[in-house]
Amino acid sequence: MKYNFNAIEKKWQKIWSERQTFKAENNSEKSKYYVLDMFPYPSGAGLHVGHPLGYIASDIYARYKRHKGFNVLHPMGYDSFGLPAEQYAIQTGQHPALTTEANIKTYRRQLDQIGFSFDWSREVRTSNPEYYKWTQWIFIQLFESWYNYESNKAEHVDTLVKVFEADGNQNINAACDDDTEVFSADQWKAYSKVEKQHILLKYRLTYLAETEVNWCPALGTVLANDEIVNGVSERGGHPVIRKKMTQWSMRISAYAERLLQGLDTIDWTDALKDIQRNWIGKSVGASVTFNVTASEAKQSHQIEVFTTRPDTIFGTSFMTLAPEHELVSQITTEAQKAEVEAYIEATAKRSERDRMADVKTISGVFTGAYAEHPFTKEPIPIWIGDYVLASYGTGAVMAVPCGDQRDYDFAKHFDIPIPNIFEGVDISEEAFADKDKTIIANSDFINGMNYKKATKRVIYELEQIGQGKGKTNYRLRDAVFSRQRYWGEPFPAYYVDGMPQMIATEHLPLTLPEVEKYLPTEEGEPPLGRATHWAWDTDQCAVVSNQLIDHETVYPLELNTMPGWAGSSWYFFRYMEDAKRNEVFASEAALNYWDSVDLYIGGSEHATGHLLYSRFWVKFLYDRGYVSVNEPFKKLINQGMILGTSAFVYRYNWSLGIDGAISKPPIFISKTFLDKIKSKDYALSDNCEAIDSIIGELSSKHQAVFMEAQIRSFPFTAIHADVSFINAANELDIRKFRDWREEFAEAYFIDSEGKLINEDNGVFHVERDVEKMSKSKFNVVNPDEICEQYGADSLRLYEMFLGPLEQYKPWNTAGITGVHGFLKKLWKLFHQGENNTFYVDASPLGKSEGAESFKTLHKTIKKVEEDIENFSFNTSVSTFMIAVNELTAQKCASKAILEPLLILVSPYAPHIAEELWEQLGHMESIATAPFPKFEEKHLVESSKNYPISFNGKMRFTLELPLDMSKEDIEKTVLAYEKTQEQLQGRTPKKVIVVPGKIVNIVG
RNA sequence: GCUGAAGUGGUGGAAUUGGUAGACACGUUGGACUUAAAAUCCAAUGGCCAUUAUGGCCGUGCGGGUUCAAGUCCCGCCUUCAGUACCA
Repeated sequence: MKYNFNAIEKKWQKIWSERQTFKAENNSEKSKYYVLDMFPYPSGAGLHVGHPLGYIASDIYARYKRHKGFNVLHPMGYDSFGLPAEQYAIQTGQHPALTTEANIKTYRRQLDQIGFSFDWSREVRTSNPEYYKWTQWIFIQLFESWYNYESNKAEHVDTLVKVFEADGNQNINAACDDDTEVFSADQWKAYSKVEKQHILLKYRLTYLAETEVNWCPALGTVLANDEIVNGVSERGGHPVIRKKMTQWSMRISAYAERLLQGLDTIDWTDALKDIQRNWIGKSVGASVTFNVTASEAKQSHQIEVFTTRPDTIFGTSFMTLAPEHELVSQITTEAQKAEVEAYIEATAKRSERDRMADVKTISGVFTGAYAEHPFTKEPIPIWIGDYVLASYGTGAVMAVPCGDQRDYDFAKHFDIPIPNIFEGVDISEEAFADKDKTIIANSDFINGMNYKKATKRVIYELEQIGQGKGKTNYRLRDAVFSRQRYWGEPFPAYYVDGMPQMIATEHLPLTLPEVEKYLPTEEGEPPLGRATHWAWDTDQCAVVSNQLIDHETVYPLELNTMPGWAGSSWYFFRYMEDAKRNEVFASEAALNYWDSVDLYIGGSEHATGHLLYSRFWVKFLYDRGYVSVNEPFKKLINQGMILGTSAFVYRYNWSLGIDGAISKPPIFISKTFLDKIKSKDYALSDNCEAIDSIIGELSSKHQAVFMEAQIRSFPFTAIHADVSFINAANELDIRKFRDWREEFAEAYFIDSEGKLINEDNGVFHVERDVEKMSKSKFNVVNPDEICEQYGADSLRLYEMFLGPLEQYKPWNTAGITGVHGFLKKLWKLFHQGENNTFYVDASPLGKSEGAESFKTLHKTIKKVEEDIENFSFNTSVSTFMIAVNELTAQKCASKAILEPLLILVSPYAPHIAEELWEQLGHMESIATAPFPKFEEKHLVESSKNYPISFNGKMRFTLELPLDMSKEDIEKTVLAYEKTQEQLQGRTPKKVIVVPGKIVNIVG
């Protein structure tokens, strides 16, 4: 019988599906274990071999846990709202729901063929109304909550209103907008309904506010900070500008401290925790209030700054405000007005990207105003400068040039004094910022103190004069939550007198209406502004034409939709529910039973997005009593990326020429030859036959272009060639390449010798380089083909065999023959003799052979179990290979050995394991067969092949009994002839004997 | 700049608490089988030197150190990758 992997894999995938082998039970005697993958966005490109890496790892762990007797929840679903489907819809008119549905079908087929043990009965899709009903519901709960720093948790706004009624907001310690005014209980009671709502909005955990947002004109939407990478949008790489807009935001900043503290309670890698810690960016210091003195303004002003170095306050020689700071216009003197306004305008024009790219240029303007130093009462000039960010702290700094390099550079540039307040430090060249070595001088009451003492004292003194206090600042900003897009969750909100109101929860879900086009309206409203009919109508009210009609009164609806991370922030709870109840997002029993995710595997690119937002929502749901866990993911592993090996060809860059209008045949040049001519030991004009002949063939106009450009430089640029045109020797299939794109049909190819070649004569070598696997780089490898050619088990094994799970590693399909060969050898262990008939002996083996085989088995059990527990899957694949090689050499055919071996292999290569398991006579799936127990007795050795080293260098080995005493080992080794040979008559100074390990002779 | 991770053969990568560096594969070379190819099997494979064989020297990014013994520990660098970017 042959190892027919295609048939075997199909057979078992069908059986698993029919028998629901991997369905998790919500009521079970067994202990629970929850293994989760980050659910995919179903893109049109389908899966490439990089995608399943994490899924394979989690699947191995899930299967292992089943063998270990756990009731395992291992679900899968789709993050099915998102930009690409909508961009596609804009281009083609195809409804995103249809494209998404089609993409999901492809994903499902591709996932199924790899043989994952998912419980598909629990599948979720974030774009399904019965799912996003609960996303909307959570949004409403957030809207109806505020954060109480006193109890340190979120509470219903009713409790806030009670406080306002009793005491106003003067003594409350709550998370709120910076510009919240102070009022008394009487004032509160006097406010109108709308005014009250306006104030409450400043406290809600999701709120509407005019803020500076990242606007992406190309996508026509705002983006959150984590959706911007290097100043451009994460999706599509479009430029992003700052813009003031009224948007929904999430008050995640209220949770900054708890998100930070919570990291200590979870088992994530330090690398990932550090990314989140940096993103939260806690800094401890003080807020200090400076009074503006010499201003021409009639009313008096105060400038609040945040500093982490209150101890350096006596070194303040100027202040700097962000150009956008609200006080700038009020304090600027007449004389400076023109200059200041010009500067503000110039700064506003610069894009975020320019400002980022250009850190070195120092710019700023003096406002003409002065502030008074809180202690010395000296006047301090107030400047504006774009090195101060409006969005961090208070948008203003007290500049201490001797202690901060940026202030130092600014002071030097504008000739502002740099007073030295450090003892024994030279600041003539640069600022001194080392806290630990700081001794304060020239600073009145803190002279001679260190950083810690001085800081404490300054804060105390500031409090005494009412001009400051200790303060902690976080870099974490509130997250913008609205998107001006179609394909997302509609907000369950409408407006009354301009104030947002939530739709009653019994009317949820508010389903996404149909629109004609997926573009903004002519009035600039989001696409939902085009909707004429919304799906639900009830007795009390109806939604028609962008409006909610309630008892004859008409109210406008919210037309933005939620961002991609809304649905992914809580999906792990929905999986817990086996019955998909409509009345709860997950039943209490399910939530209590499954608790939280025990193992979460996914990419580290979600560190500051999904992984932070999920933690935030879970903490919120916990505060409000909807879930009983504080953190969603107990243990998290980031799988590394599988990289593709791209192929590059170098194309002559015609666009550098003078004429772009005429079509010109592309010229491709071998990298070797290009390097040759670049290195100048090859004079192009003299020797290059190929280029001469190309020029000969070109029209005179083209000739001129080519020659002209040559003179300037060698304008060849690397472009990607599809890796399917490249053979193992890195040679390009020229014919396929020409057929690939119309513009390449007439292309010229110059080989490494500088000769002109075509598909019939000569070879053209491509350059190869490893980069991210992506369709746009033409380096993707499709798992379908791998499964077809080698089988899913080979794919699974090979992905694991490539290297440590968390590491980035290049894909090379050629290597898969190694693991495929292993599976064939495993098959052969069961099918022996001339006809490869199934042959496993149930009777005991001969004595010596049996002992050897038991040793092989048990050393494999030990290693594989340790490996899985440590997520070191690559080393267990090696271990399997060693085991099968050994058992083959031992001619092992014993059921007592081979049966447990199958269970070990089963998590990795489940199809072949099931098939052989069945052939051994089992009627039940191998999936829940108990994991073999390791028994030390099989590994007990009586002797050890000792490495004998001289001065630390191993020279030979010597077999000695393990129970031999130290002294006897020394004696035996010294008496050994090879030892004497090595010593050549010298007497060893010292002999180190480590029993069971090594002997080292020092001489 | 700051934070984190990592540097081992031609390649992917192994190596318990410091104890035989290069497991297991890929690739390459040679051989067997075959009309041939594929498949399969066998052998060799870190570098250098020497050889009939035995053998010797050098080797885990670089420079130091600790130790009987260092890929592993300590100090100082270099390089690559990732995150962050005027965070006061």
